[in-house]
Amino acid sequence: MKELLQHLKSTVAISDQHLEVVSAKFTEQHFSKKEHLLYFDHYAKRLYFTAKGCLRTYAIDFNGVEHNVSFAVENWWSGDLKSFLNKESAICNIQALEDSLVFSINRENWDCLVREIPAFVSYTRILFRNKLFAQQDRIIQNLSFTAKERYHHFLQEYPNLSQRIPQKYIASYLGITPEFLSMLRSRMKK
Amino acid sequence: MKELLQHLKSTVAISDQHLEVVSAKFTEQHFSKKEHLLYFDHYAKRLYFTAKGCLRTYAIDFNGVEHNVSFAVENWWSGDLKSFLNKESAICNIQALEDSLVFSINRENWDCLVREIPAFVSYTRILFRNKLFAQQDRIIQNLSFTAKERYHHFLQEYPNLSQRIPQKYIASYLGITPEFLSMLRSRMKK
DNA sequence: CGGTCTCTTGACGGAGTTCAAAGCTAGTGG
DNA sequence: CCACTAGCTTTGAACTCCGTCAAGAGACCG
Repeated sequence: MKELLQHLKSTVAISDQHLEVVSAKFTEQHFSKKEHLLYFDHYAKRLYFTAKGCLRTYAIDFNGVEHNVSFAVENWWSGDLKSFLNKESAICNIQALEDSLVFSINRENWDCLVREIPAFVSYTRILFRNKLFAQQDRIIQNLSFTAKERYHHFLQEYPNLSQRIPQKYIASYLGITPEFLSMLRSRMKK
Repeated sequence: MKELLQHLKSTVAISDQHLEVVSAKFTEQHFSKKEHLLYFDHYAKRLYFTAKGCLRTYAIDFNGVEHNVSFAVENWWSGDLKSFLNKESAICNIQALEDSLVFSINRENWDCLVREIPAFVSYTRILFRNKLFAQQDRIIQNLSFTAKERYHHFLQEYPNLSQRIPQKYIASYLGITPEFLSMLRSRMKK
């Protein structure tokens, strides 16, 4: 659990006592490559903090095509927030792209931490805000940049990730086909 | 100020006393068509609640091209949140598209309400969450839908707005050129 | 090894852009 | 209230970016 507690400590001021309370509310889980943590249309019962490995969050459109919304590598959160917080059915799927070590929390324990640990509330507020800012940036970038520019930006945003996961997921994240990403990459070498 | 207070009351439970406190912290402002409320690279000193009229938030890319990030019609908020909350320079511009009546708040008064009115904190948390959910949806839609589908979705998301503002701003919001939107529209009539 | 999954390559097609010109509309000043 | 202008929309032709389809080449399992 040290990765999660470390992330908390580096984000907000929190006592060791409270860290233990937080720690007790999370569950350690292991997922193997290709295993799903959440399926579309199910209820998102848990949120996930990735300690080791890599998860992807993706949606499926009306034509059955998958679209990668985000990746979660070490020290990133995943989860369908809307489903988790509003108890609606999920619009996203979450899948492990590598064998992964994850700390997860259910809604009951989440509410308990929110009630009892003020520092946890601050932590989640900062998380949500940063996510809001990041999404704002991404919307602007999708409007402003070409596929090639978005790919370069991705390489900086997720360093080394391109060597860890299949490229087709990166293409999907960028909003292009795997074939076109392949062509971009071969053109870049020259 | 009644539009803002009404919006608060319809979102959270709040006493009339507290409503008065909130009311006292906001400033009524009028902006005429084409007037700017915020410029890129300046500090976003205020957030804006649109009571009448329409605002647009847009970014400018490295080629000098404008990209519409969002519109704010009646009962919608505008503002560069990241700039406002983190006291950074703004990445967006905000401009009135019609003569508009706006209630705005500066950072000092914002912090005051956050400290003293718990219902206001709840209100902002709901606002931010809904914005988070909406942005998530928009990212998925931009990945999943064609320009034509995004335009149809826009017409539902912002009913009647297409009759109020120049189409070139809608095209920019959709991530296409005004010429192509014009072609889409003429093809739709047949 | 054999089969599945992934990446590459190329030909073709369609979606969307660019540029230019002309028609419309709305605001502005006389 | 009209005339003029500036900005907005439409149209069309040529072009670019990117998708689709199909085939083959690696790469990674069991």
